[in-house]
Amino acid sequence: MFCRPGQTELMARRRDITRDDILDAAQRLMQQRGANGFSVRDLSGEIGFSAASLHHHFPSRADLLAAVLRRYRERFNARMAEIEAETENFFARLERLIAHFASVAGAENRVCPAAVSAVEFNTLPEAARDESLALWANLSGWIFRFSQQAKVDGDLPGRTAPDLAARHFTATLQGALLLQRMTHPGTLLEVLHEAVESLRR
Amino acid sequence: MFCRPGQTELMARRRDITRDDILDAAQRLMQQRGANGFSVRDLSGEIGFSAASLHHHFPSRADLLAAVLRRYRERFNARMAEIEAETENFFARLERLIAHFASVAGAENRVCPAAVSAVEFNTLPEAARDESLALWANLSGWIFRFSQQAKVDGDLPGRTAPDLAARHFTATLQGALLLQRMTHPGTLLEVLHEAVESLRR
DNA sequence: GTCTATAGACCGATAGAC
DNA sequence: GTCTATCGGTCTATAGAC
Repeated sequence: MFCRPGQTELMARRRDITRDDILDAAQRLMQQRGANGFSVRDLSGEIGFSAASLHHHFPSRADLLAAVLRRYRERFNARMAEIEAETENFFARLERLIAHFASVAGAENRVCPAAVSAVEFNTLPEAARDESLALWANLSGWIFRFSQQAKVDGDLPGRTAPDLAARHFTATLQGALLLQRMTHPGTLLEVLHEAVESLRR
Repeated sequence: MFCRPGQTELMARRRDITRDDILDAAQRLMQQRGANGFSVRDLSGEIGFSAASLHHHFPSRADLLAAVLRRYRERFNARMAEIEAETENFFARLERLIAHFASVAGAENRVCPAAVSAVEFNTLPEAARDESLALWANLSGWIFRFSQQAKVDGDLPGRTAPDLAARHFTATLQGALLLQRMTHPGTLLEVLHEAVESLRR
């Protein structure tokens, strides 16, 4: 046996399937098909796994869905904190935020897990609902935080309330990801840049 | 037997369940739980029906989903045509469009079937996918039509392209319905009125 | 046109071998 | 830690009585 225990660190062998590998596939399926649009068997098949093995990593489907949302939210928060540290200008921050969501959509017009969890909210297990609410709070929270700073810096016009501007931009962001899937690939960036322009005036 | 055939027109009896009754319940379930979030049995139970009876009205689940989207789209188109006939002013039209979607959301923060069908697009049967694409085309099409007229009338600022303004508003509209579900009830109107204000400047 | 009963497939989850 | 096999439940859809 070439791959028996004890030699694993030394052998050139097939990389183990990690928790993150599973979450990668699960998140992609959630973004492409919705949380109720794939089964544990579908996910296992994508990874090249048995359904039983998947249950070893995530005891129940509910745990898996909550974990996908939690990791997505934590990565989003980490990226927003980076952006806040990288640049001080409101519009430069928005450009990076837009680039982040362009990569969320990818080449396959994936939608945001936030939109998925909102549409299917009433069918989600409780832990996933809690994560979904936290995700939306963090999403609009960061945009509000940037808008508030912009107000202080004079980058947001006098009549524009930061809170309202943030919720407007959050809604446009999620809607633009849906719209792009249903129209053509350039829509996401075109609409979001228009949204930014409308914040300048 | 009081309700046997032949007396139905004369008897004061329990109203028959119509195709529209079924579509009403199916649309509400779709808006509240997503297209993959309810079964034929769930729907039958809501109506007080057996699943077999439902299959008599809609041969397959795929037919049902397509019919829900078709009726929703036709009603939307009819309402937009009314609005176009009722008023000539761009902002008056937008106010009525907003009122229409406030009633789509209702008191339970239902989302638009357009958003549902976008999120779950890759799992929909083909006829429902066709209807979904048509719905999004009609949705942004009417807003574009209103914007174009506004441009002619001088109600849209010189630098604002009607096509881009329409897609921006369409995205905000769908996103605001999601955001309202995840935050608080006033959000939909606040965000959409802010979106209208941003079109004035 | 509505019902009960059920076919046949798929679901999430578990047992137990290796 | 991964597998095969399988449990009990639910799914869409159909058969056939009334």
